[in-house]
Formats: sequence, structure tokens, C-alpha cells
Amino acid sequence: MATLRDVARAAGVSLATASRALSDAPHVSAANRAQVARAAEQLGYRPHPAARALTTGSTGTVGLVVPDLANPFFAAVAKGVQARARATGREVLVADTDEDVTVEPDVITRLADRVDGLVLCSPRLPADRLGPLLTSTGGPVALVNREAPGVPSVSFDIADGVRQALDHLRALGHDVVAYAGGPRTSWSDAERRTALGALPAGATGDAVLDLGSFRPTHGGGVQAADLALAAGATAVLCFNDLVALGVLARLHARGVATPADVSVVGFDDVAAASLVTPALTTVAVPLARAGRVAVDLLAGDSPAPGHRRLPVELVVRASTAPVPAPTVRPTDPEVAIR
Amino acid sequence: MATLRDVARAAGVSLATASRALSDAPHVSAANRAQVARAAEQLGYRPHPAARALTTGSTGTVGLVVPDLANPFFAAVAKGVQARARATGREVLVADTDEDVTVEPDVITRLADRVDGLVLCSPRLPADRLGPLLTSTGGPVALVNREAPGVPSVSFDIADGVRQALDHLRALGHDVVAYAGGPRTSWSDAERRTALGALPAGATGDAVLDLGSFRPTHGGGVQAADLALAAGATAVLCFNDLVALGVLARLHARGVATPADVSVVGFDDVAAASLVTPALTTVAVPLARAGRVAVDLLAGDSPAPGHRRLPVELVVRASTAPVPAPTVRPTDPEVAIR
DNA sequence: AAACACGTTGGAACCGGTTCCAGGCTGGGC
DNA sequence: GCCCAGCCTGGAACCGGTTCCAACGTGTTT
Repeated sequence: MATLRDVARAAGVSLATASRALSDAPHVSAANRAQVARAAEQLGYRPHPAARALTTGSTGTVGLVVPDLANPFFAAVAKGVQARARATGREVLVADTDEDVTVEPDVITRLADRVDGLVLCSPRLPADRLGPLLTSTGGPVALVNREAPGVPSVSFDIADGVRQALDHLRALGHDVVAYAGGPRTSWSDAERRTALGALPAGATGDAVLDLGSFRPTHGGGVQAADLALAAGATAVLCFNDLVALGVLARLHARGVATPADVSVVGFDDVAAASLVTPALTTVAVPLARAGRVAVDLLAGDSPAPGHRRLPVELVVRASTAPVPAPTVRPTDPEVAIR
Repeated sequence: MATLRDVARAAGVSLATASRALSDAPHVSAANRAQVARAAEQLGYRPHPAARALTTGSTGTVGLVVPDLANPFFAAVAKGVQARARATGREVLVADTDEDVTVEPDVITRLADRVDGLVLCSPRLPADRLGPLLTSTGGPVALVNREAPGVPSVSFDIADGVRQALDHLRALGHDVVAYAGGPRTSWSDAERRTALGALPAGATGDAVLDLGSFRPTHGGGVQAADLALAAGATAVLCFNDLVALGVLARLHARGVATPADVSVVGFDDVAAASLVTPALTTVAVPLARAGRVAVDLLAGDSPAPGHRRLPVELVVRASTAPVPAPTVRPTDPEVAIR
């Protein structure tokens, strides 16, 4: 492997001059600059990243921590981070915590030493443990899908998404809307809940029905569907698309038609949402864009303490329909008991 | 940030001794070893990765190149790579080529300088360009889901998977099985095709019907479904699960019942395969395991030139059923024309 | 008692770049 | 024609570790 020393020798200049020439620094004659460039090209010279990192203090990499790479939500964010980093000449070091909160501190500190900045996607750590940890990393940090005092973040206008979804359902005549929530520790679930609480009650005066907290997976949706049916809801708003897919599957299994009998709304607009039948009505969230913005936030180009809230948009597909006429609906024993 | 020099000073020993003590090298007295350990602990010393990389020549990171992080196939492999790397104290640098063959060489060379080894997942580059590129990287390389002469790889026993799928379909009475293929440039598609060709023909003497090549996506499946219907196939074997999902959706849209009228078999057993309705019968492929094995291959612990072919297993779900009785089947005009 | 072997220690070179600083050169202004 | 400013240039220090090697001290062998 050719070193800068070799290039300098081949070009007949000193190490210092060769370095300056290749880094487009001033104080190098045009002749030498060309000579060095030619030598470097011919020798196939590529600077040694570790050596450069040692002197400059910057590694040219950004770190990304996600709870689960196989979750399409995080995969989409990762893709955005990756694209933006690459476009700006940086590499990305990725770490998957496997949804285990306890390894988060370890993963973060291990990464912190080797990167110029750290993107944390939906960290599960409680706020009081996250704060100190982040200041201890030393480098810039950006949060995705979560906000915390004093640390730059990019999140989504969840309240607006909830509002759009609810407006849509109410326009279809649904007064009894159920919410299938996510984990209590989730920042974005809390965001959804406060938005639901702040909204004006439905036409009949009923507020949104809280079904409780479910694991943010297909399995969680299956559980939620049973509860929603028992509660007699005609529409279910779900924490995310995975849950919505679970609800859809469970309703189908129990012989309840979607959207004829029950409407279902998801959140995130993951790729699978548009591929399933019936295609899912869901709140589209710009995941890849969030990843890109997060990388930009690390650079700290913006003078402000960097905080971005991205807009979301309800996309109406085939899983929502007008509320069924009460008379047509067969008596549900579970509801009758209630 | 505390350096080794600080630790040495605090422990009252030389730089060399401190280094040896912390790396568990011999020639350090027990007393000094303890002293250094205490000083390091107290100062919160963490070795500088770049400095260490510069002298040792090893970076403690592995690189991973995938065509698309958001594709569940690659996401699963990435998760495996990540897990194994972390477990062995290494980090992973990930790069997404966005399915663009032309950027592959650039991505690979950029990564090669910063890693101890490179895992290439389904590289799209033709063999004659891939070979020279890999030797030029200098470091160890492992291929996933592809084989190439002289380079370690981990692939799947695709031929066996195809055989299992076909056995299953033939046992159900399907003689006219169509194959919805993947890209012509895909190594694993070629593998499937040779397996199909080598297999004995069906009971009626018909070989498998080749529908052609499709993009390995939901959209590709939609196209394939129309062709399969036109050809009068009663079963479709798909390049992968995404294609199978597309086939399923298209059949449903055209009012063809699955599996009553047409059986569908996927490949890979991506997470979505078990969540969709009807749940997909598919050839399960150990993706995460492949990622883990690939990382092990890089270490070169194994004396052999490292080549692993992992077993696959057909998982039968709800998208396959016995061939419908010809008399019951409504006349299909498109088939009639044929 | 002298020579020797061995375990321990620290000084120093080294990895491959970046950058400070002093010195040499050229050109313009007086 | 001389002086000074300013651009180029290369030597050397430095980043933070690892490791070779010479020197040291102790305990053992002859």
C-alpha cells in the first residue's frame, strides 16, 4: 500500500508539500500540485483513514443506533442516514440493540469513540438515564423519533397525524374510535396519547377509547383486535403499521370484514402497508427523510440548537370506510355482555 | 479525554509498561498491573481506536455491503452480521448501494480501507468484474448468497429448497407449475433455474413453466401473476417472498382464490410471509445465520478456504392446497384461447 | 564469589498522516 | 540597486498507541 511518503518521493517533493497538495491547501505551486496529483494517481495512493483520524481528530464516520434493524421503520431511517452520510463523504457505523434497553449505554459508548456524531433512533432509555449518557459521549448527537431537553432531534408532527386520522374517521361517521397504544416507555406513544386527549370529543360526546398498551408488533395487534371487538369499536387507530397489520389479520380470522365492519388506521406507512389487502389507510411519516435530516443536524450547520419536526400526511387506502348501519350489524355476544 | 500517557503517569510507570499491563501482555509485575488497572479505571481511560488501528493495522470493524437495507432479506442478514460482530468485539460499517451496480466498486473500495474484513451480500456485479475488485481490496472478503471461484462464501442450498417446494406441489397434484424468476444477473436465480431444469418432469411429463424474469419486488409479482394465469398454471413458485406477495395481491384483485384456485410458494421466509393472509408457504432460508457465519468466515479461523452452504426448509402455510378438480373450475377465457 | 539467566522496566522508534515554523526564493516598490 | 513582503518549501513536532531493544535488578548456578 502506497503511503504519502511514497507519493512525495515519486513527485520529488517533501512530505509536507505532498500533504498540502492533496488536501487542496494553499501555498503549493501549480506545478507541484499537478506533479503530486499525478504521482498519487499512478501509485494508487489512498490516504490511511486511521492515520488521518489520529491527527485530525475526525473519523469521517457517523454512528447509528437502532433497536432493531429488521423492523421496517428503523430500516427506512437507516437507509436515509446511510444515503446522506455517503453523499457527504462519510461512512456509517451501525449498531442494533435488539430492543434491549440495558445494552444501550454500552453500545452508545462503544460507538461514541469511533464516530464524529451519533444518530440515536428511538432510544428506549428513560430520559433521566439518557441525558447524562449523551453528555458523556462528548460528540454531537441527534435523536430521531424522540425529543429530549437540550439535545438536537428530528421528530414527526404526531399530533397532527393523530388529528388527521381522527378527522378522517369522524367524517366517515365513526364515533367510537379505539386506540391500540404502544409501549408506555415510548416517547412517541405518549405523544399520540396527549394528542388524543387534547382533541375534542366525537359527535356523540365520546372520547377516544383507550385499549391499553401493546407490544408494537403484529402480535400486539392481534391482542388489540380482540379488545377492540369486545369494546364494540367501529374503528381502530393503531400505534404503528405492524400493530395495524396484526389487527387486520385478527379481524379477518374472526370473520369481521375490513373495512365493511371495522375500519383500521395505521401509523408510519411502512412499505408493507400498501402491499397488504386491504391496503392500509395510515399516517405516512417521512422516515428516510428523518434519517437524512438527523445526519445534517450532526454537522451543526444550523445556528439554532437544531430541532426539526417533520410534517406527516394521512394516506387513505382501503382499510377505512363509512361506519356500518347499526341495524345491519349482527349482535355481538361479547358486546352484549358489556 | 485521558490518554495512555496520563494513565502511566498516574500509575507511576512508563508508557510501555502501562500499555503492556492493559493488553494483558507478559513481563509486567502483578503490582504494576493492578496499579495501572486502577489508574485506568479511575481516569475513565478508553484507548483511542484510531491510534490503535494505526499501529496494529487492524481496525476492529467489519464492513457490510447490501443492495438495499430496507429490503427485509438484507435487513435480516445485516442483523446477523451485526450481532456476530458485536459479540466478537467488532463494529460494523454498513453501506447500501441502493441496488445500483455502478456504485458497487466505489462503495467497496471506500469501505475496504477502514475495515478488517468485508461481507458482501448479493453483490450484483458480474463475476468478471467482481473478482479483480475483491483481490484489490487486500483484506478478507466473504460473499453471502452468491458463490464465486476462490472467494469464501456462505450460500443456501437453493437446489434442495426448489426440490422441496416442487415435491410439495406435486404431492398436491400440481403438474403445471410456473416459475416466476428473478433478475438474469442474479446468481441465486440461476441456481434456482438449474435446479428446476435438473428436476424430473411432472406426472404428466410437463417440465416447470418458465414465466420469465421479473423485478424481485411486489410489482414483479403482479406482472408474473397475469402471465401465470394466462398460461393456465395451478401453482406458482416465486423467486422470493416479495414476488410471491405481489402474486397473491394480483390474484386476489383478479378474483382468483388462493389457494383454492391457484397455489403460491415463496422463497426466503421473510417476516411478512407469515403475517399476510393467506399465510405464505415458502422456503425458509436462515438469513441471520448466514450473516453470522459470514463474519466468522472473515476471521479465517477455519483452515479450509471457507465455503458454507446452509440448509433450507420448506414451511407449509396456507397459500398452497390440492389442485382444484378441473370440472369445478370455471372456464377461463384466456386459458381457452390457448 | 563470579558469571549467568531470567523477569521487569523504560527509552525510543514507529505507524501515516497534518500542521507549525523557519528559511529561501521571487517580485514589486522605493 | 536594495529592501521588504509574500508565496513556497521542507524539516520537525505531534496525534496516541504498540513493540523492539538495551539496561537493570534479583536469584540461581558453578
